Amino acid sequence: MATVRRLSVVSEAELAQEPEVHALEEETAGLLQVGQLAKIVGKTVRAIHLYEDLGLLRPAERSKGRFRLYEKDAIERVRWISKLQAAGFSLPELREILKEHESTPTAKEAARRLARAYQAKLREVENKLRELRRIERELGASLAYLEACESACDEHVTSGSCPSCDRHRDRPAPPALVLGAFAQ
Amino acid sequence: MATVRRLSVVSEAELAQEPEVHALEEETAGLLQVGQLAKIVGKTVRAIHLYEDLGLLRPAERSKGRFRLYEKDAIERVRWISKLQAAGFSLPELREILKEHESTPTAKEAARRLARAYQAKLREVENKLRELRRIERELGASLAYLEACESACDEHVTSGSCPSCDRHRDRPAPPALVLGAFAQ
DNA sequence: ACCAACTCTCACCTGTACGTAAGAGTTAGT
DNA sequence: ACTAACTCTTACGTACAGGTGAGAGTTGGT
Repeated sequence: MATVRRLSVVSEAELAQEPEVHALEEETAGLLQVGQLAKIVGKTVRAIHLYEDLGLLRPAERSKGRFRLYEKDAIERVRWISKLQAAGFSLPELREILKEHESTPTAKEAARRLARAYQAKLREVENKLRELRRIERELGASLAYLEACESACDEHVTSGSCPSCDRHRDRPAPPALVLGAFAQ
Repeated sequence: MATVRRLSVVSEAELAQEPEVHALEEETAGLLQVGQLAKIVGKTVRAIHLYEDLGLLRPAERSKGRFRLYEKDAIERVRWISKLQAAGFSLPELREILKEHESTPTAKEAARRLARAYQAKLREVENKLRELRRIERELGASLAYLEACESACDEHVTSGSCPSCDRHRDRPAPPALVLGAFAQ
């Protein structure tokens, strides 16, 4: 009978299914192997390694055989990376934030600098939000127009005539996202 | 006196400054050179060339010397590319849309297919909007917390104690985006 | 001792969207 | 004809965020 040695860490979206044969030694010591950390935060081992190469994350220690062992705060750190990545920071940019941070002696000054970086990015995020909302509207308008084609158009009509279509009620001009596709 | 031969096309954001020495021959013919097109849509010539390589854009014709000459609808096409890029489409994905489109004989069917692609992307855009709004909130909360440090913190405090800070009124837990930076 | 699962360190590969430069040719005004 | 500005093709380079694989070593249960 092969008792499988399996690092069972509950991933973010996983139904309880494994019989949980053995608790892990590193888990009991409160430390995580790279694969466990990766599973918890939903990243690959490769990604975790990359973050380390870029100076974003360090294992608390290594096992005798040089296995990386992480404290729980590494989970926070990786989630921090993921969120700010989604906010538009590149990994090198995040490294800059951490470096600036580590080289700042007082907490107050560190807070000021972090605030400055976040402030600038908040403005970018707000701009991106405006852009995406505009695109959301345009996609919606295009979908409405395209669904109207279903009843307004005939099977024998070719797409060449779409840019100058007059079959829709009130003859609206096709939205830009429709025109752009049919143009040329 | 050197009368400069300058393709003066008004770029998106440009104050009226050039004396507009000469109107262009191609402009009068209603056709645009690649540099003019690029300036109008705020892209580089290289980008326009790339779009052509990827099958997203074709010049209406070429001059005797093989200069690309574009109709005005190329402007629409490039703007279509830019918007859908911002929506999250890659250039190869846009090529797929156009290919599918060109290979579809009837306008009605083409409309259906375009609608399907837009529908899927609209859902992605909505997800991204949700994510960005969440990040916007988290950045805002972090900024509020960090600004409170300004009055709550002392100069001699080092950043190592930030994760367990108790100097803020009501002793709130630091937001995740603050913790992640100070962790480790 | 043995084995499965896990991890290690290179190191090269992928896709996306261009940037940049070189060397040659074109266009139109003078 | 000369020239400045523009364009052509080709091709290599860049930044980002990992993916993939090789070959070797580690860990812990049986």
